[in-house]
Amino acid sequence: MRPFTHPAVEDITLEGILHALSDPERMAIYGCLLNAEAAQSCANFQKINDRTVPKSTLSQHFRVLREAGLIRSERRGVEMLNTSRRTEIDKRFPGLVDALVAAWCRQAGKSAAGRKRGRRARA
Amino acid sequence: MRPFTHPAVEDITLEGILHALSDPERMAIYGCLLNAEAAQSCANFQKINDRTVPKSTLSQHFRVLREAGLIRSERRGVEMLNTSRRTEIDKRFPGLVDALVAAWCRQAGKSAAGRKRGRRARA
DNA sequence: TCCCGTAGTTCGCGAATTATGAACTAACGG
DNA sequence: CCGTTAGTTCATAATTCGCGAACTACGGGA
Repeated sequence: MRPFTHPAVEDITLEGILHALSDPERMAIYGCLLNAEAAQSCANFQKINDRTVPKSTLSQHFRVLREAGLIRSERRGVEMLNTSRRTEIDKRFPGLVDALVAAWCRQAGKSAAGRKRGRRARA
Repeated sequence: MRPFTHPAVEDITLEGILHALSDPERMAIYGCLLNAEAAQSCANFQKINDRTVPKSTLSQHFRVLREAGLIRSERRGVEMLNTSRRTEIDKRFPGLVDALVAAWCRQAGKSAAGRKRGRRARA
């Protein structure tokens, strides 16, 4: 099992980011990681959008996100802890993540959720 | 030859846009259309980035951009005139195009060129 | 120490997508 | 009509993707 490869900030490409996020499941994962308070294990995403994502597919999704430079993954015991590399991306492409998330929320009919201390929709 | 299909604004998806622009040649085409003063024919893009793009491939690129809702194509005599659907996209996903173009320019080392009456680089 | 369960990775291969040369179509201009 | 220009469609080779099955890594008992 080869160790993970995380690209350096300056090697992150727009192309890679767009490709990674052009898959709705990956976008959902990334969106979650963005407004998660703590690192998330892969297992937390076995269900996305009412679909059960096969383990191997999930693993690929994380690999694509990782190699695009969007997330950082680190082994912690038996699980992988994933966090977004948001501040780094913001440095390289200021405003990009914001715009993507905003568009994603708008399409899903959500208001730009979670950014400010996750106010929850009322029942 | 079937007539072109342009999605309605409300049918434009983020997924489609990201997929379309995750190809550097398509991003280059779209970037050009964005700050072109007049509609551009496909033939203007037979060379992208020092590569000669085959006609059939070019045609596909334009189809992908069109079906993603990013551009509008219309036959004018023997050629196709292409324009960006920017204002429509801006309505659906405010700020998205700006952010994408900014990121693209930044990666190419250009300053956000052309927006205001295409000032030309000096020789 | 050895075995087990959990979490995730890698392999392999069928399915889907993409790239592109070749053939085709549409719109003019003589 | 014929030729030219501009672009589309078709066929197929090459690439990428999705996912089940097998594998690896780690931690926890007994």
